Amino acid sequence: MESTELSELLAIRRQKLDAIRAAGVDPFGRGYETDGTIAEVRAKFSEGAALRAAGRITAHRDMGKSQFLDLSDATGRIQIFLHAKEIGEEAFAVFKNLDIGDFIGVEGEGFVTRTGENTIRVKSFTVLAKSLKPLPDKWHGVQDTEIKYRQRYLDLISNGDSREVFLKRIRIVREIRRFLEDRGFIEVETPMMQTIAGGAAAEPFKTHHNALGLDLYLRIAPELYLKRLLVGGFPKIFELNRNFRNEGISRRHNPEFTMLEAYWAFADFEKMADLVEEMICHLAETVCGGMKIEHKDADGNVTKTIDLTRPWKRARYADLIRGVIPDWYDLTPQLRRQRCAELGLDVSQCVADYEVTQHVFEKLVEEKTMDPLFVTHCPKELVPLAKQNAEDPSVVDVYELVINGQEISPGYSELNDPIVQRQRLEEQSGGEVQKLDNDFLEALEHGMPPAGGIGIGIDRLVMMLTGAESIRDVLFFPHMKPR
RNA sequence: GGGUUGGUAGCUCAAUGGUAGAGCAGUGCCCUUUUAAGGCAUUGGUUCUGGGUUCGAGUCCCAGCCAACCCA
Repeated sequence: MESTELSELLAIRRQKLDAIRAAGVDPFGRGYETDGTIAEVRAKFSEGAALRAAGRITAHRDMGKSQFLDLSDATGRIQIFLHAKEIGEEAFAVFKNLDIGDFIGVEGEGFVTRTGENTIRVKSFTVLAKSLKPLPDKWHGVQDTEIKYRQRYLDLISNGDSREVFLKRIRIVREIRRFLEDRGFIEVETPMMQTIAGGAAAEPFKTHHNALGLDLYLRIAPELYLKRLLVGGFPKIFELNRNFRNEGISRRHNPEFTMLEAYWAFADFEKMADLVEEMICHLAETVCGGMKIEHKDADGNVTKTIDLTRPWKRARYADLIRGVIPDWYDLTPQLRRQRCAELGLDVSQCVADYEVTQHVFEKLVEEKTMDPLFVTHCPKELVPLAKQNAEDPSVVDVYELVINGQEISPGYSELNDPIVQRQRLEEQSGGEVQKLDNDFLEALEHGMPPAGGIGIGIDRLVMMLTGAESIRDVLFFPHMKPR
């Protein structure tokens, strides 16, 4: 939909582009030697030091003969000073055709302005990229959520808060890898295209391999392949990458999302809970600067504070249910549904009895739990891949970690009995034999060590640690309907 | 899938059914240390799309598209 007539704003930028070319300057430059990122240049700054920097012009303060500009990248901004006497009349004429948004490289020397700001006095500059479209409002940045999500680069250029969230996400992911590697876990990669989408209960995306004439699924979880690696003798492994689920999009759901799964041979769910507790506290310490995480609204008012101070609470699923409805387990299934209706809980979608209980759990426990809580001894129907409890076979040896009203991480004592595992998977698949991963079951028959396993939804973890209210705010490019 | 709210200049936002406006950005002029620079002047609109009601629609009604929030 390129209109033949450019708006005045765009036409002027094209004219400047032509003017730069007419002056014999390439408006789209090539490589440029710098003293590093803007942050690195700032670190090297000293008065009189020779400095080279490159970045985008994000502000322009025109004093006539003196020109002050901000040069920025995602690492920071630095002020530069241009004067016709320093760069020559010819270059100054080229400079007149630059705009906010353009990339330039500069060389000069450091000096401190009267107001005390470290600044580069430019001796010469090079045009590196002319921008043909204007940037958003310099003060308000991008407010329109649609632009923020569809044109994330504009959000990143103009909104410092957004940039900070993504930099935090990057540090969190790096620290998770460092934390696990420091403890002897190794990162592995397993298939994202699978013939059977196993390891979780979710609708998969379907694709097709032409040469093999084979339907494939994008993975909904890496679990069954990671367990094959336990069988193969790797005792401490993790995978931190994308999963895909063909389900609704919401504040908490994106069709592709990042998941950490880690397996530790000869450990159990309690040991995994310790590991996760230690890891998330390590992240809060190193990335957020403390155990109290404040969530704020648009005006900057604190809406809630999540306290990650150890030790974290641990409680049994059934005890938590009794905590909100004391006589729950004395009621008949019919009376339970009736009680739900009285409490305003809609359980009409729930078929099985355990689903009714789970609905109560989600609404009355999970959504109201802000500080960390390990929920243990969950009903076995909810978790087909975990070991049954030795004393009570109706529950499994798992934890579900709830923080910020959301399930952040499940951890299991993994089921390693191939016969029981086959039964559970058969029950889960509801008799659809083709959905049964026989290759995985065969691997188990060769013997899988008892192991602890965890999963952590990285996007939700980042939301919790950064105070983001929507998953879209922690994904560079959340899924949107095409315009 | 259902409900609510929204979509106006490049951006941020105004505008009882009665001449579509401001700030920033842009353009021109002034200014040799500014930093949301300042001063003076000024350009810029298919009001998301398509219908309808009306003497008259950015505004009311219907349908659609996109988004945000809530519910399922």
